[in-house]
Amino acid sequence: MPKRVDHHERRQQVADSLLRVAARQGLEAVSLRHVAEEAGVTAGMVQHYFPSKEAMMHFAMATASERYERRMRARIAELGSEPAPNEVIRAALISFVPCDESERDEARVALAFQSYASTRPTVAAELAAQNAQLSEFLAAQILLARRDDTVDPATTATALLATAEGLAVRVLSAKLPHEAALDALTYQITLTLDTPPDPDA
Amino acid sequence: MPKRVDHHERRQQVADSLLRVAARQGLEAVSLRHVAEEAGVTAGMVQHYFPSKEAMMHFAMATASERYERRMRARIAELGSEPAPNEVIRAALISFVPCDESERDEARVALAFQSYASTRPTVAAELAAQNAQLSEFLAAQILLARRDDTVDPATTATALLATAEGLAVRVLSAKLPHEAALDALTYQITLTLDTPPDPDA
DNA sequence: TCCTTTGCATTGCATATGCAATGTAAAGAT
DNA sequence: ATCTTTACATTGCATATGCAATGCAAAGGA
Repeated sequence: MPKRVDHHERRQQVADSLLRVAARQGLEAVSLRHVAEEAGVTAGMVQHYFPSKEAMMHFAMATASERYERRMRARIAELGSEPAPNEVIRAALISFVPCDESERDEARVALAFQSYASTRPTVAAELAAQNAQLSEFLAAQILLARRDDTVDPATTATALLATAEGLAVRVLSAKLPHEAALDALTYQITLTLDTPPDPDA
Repeated sequence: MPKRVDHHERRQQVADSLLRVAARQGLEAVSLRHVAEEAGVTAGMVQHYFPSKEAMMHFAMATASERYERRMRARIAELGSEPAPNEVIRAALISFVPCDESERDEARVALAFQSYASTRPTVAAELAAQNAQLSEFLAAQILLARRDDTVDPATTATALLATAEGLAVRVLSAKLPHEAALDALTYQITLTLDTPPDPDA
């Protein structure tokens, strides 16, 4: 046989090319041949590593979200050991907002996959699982940030996550400048975490 | 000639079918023939009313957002004359969250178009225009709701809109129950509009 | 040394796609 | 009555798609 090859690595490379194609021309432009061309290989090679286009899509989606998660973790790690919970929350949420071209690319792909998932229950289930994880993590941090029990951590986490994701969408499709998105996010986080309990009751 | 026909109406019918196909199988499944079949007409007829697929997509998107806007206006109108600004805001934002199957269909399509727009500047420009309108409207209502100038209406409007849209996305692709989405939205609106000024400064 | 396995390339096929071209029948104009 | 316009339908074509089938050379084991 020819030089032994790391299957997983090759699959990653292919998935990479898929993501680049998707970032540029959307998921509809993703075809075996386009992906192969982007990767500088033949369509046959792509077929060798993925039994079907669907499998390739799944793998690429997993790769993308894995990569995103890593970015988020890195940002949180940058805060040093024992960071303040609201700094952690801030770092996590900011990761959603695309602030340069490469982040826009990633976010475009993420958005495309959200839409992709919305008509495919299997895919949606995977996304849901990841989201649940992030949501729980955020809720835990919120609990730490506000030791008073004046807020429901789950609801708050949902709201904050939705805000961050919604801002991302609006940066991409509604031409919202990312600075404005960051302002809005900052505002929302502050409002959520620094509001004194029982304001009017 | 055969019975004179309302062009606009026919185009609407075709667009309708397009939206139904998109709601069920995503935008990638939208083709002249699929749309035609869904509409119960021939592909030639579709071609007769739209010079190209792209034109059809544009028209369908406009139809969808027009329909959505109508729904939102109706909800606001239901509040009676001179409604409280925060009721107006609430009504507008709630319209984003899909709460039944037909609303889920609409929202799926909306999400698909967001993604579609994110790789097509022309389309994005149209979306941006509509969004700007809604954003301004919301900002105005926020100004009414909070006569104190402790919040920046534009930023607040952006944050609230993003939250609503993000919640919609999460209901569709992350299996968030719509009740939870409504809770989070309510929470966020209350927090935004009913927080006393200068809490800690 | 042979022979099998592995990694990839090529070819081909059935099907789908957007769209141009052309046909045709009905309704109105002259 | 004829002629033209309108509203579709049909056909066909170039191209793209997913995928199966097959080829084939290099690396290792026997």
